[in-house]
Amino acid sequence: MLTCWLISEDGNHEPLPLPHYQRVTLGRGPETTIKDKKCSRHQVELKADCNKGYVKVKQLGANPTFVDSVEVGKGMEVKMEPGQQLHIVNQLYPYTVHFMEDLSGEPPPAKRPREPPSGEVADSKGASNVKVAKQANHTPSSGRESATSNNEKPGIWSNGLKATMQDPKMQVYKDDKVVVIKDKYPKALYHWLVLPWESIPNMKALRGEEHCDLLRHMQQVGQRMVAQCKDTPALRFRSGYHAIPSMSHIHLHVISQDFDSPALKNKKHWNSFTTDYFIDSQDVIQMLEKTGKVTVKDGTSELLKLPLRCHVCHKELATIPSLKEHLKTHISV
DNA sequence: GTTCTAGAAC
DNA sequence: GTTCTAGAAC
Repeated sequence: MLTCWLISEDGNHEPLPLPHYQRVTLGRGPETTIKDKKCSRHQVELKADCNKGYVKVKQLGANPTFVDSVEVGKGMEVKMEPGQQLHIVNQLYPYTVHFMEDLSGEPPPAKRPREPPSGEVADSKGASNVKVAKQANHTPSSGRESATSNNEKPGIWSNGLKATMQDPKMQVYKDDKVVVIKDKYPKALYHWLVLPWESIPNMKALRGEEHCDLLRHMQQVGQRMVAQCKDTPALRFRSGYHAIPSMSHIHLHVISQDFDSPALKNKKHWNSFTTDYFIDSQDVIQMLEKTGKVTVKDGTSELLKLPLRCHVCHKELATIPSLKEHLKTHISV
């Protein structure tokens, strides 16, 4: 898939990544270097569609944002394609969008307003664009000041999924709306995560029909992962959400019910998949359909402290090792 | 989310 | 003595 970059035509700063389907809010602030009071801190919201090759521009601020000569209008959205020019506010701060093959996560060259004084340390290799073999987790959004408005600091562990889902090496399926990755610490023989490209922090942020469709699609993609699994005939699967997830960015767990995994180590792990802490995808969708939102019952976090109980026969076991021994008795060969 | 480890449980 | 958990730190 292509990567989208927002380029300052004034050369005021390095190109900013616009990750596929993620809403990026920009305005007056350090990312743009705009200090103009006419520009709101949340002046525009940009959402790139890297498959269709355009960016939707929504004007959030009161003063006008333009795509070419078209005024967007507060609360309104206008499609912007490569070649068109975005003026963040009035006729100022021109930007263009570029879609390019994601080679190494490096941004395209920034526009230079003028040549730097002299004695610039030139690339000794001249024109040849040598790509140093860098290691894995360099994604478009990492290592650089994020342009997003929320607390999406890449360094924080709870934001790890945001980086992992962007890494092509981790992706086992992707389409317009979602990406599937293998859980980094699988708690069973098969353990996938289905994540929407759109940044939805958690279930509390789910609203209405748009998200309903998205969740139905996520479940469908999960079912497809199960269907293509060679061990599906022998295994049972569940797909659902943790009531109170540790990792930010909403994710659907699709997990086989063998729970045969060295990464399953403690009571919290066990209870998060075998008590009502784990909410079936269909139940979440149903709640969203009926009430327009998703709520979690009080006391749900206490479920993680319940005694260890076999999810098949409900026998109580004292320790994790004894539980693991017990689970072997349920393996059907 | 994981890792590390003190000290409880055995 | 060893096994295992649970809480702090990241």
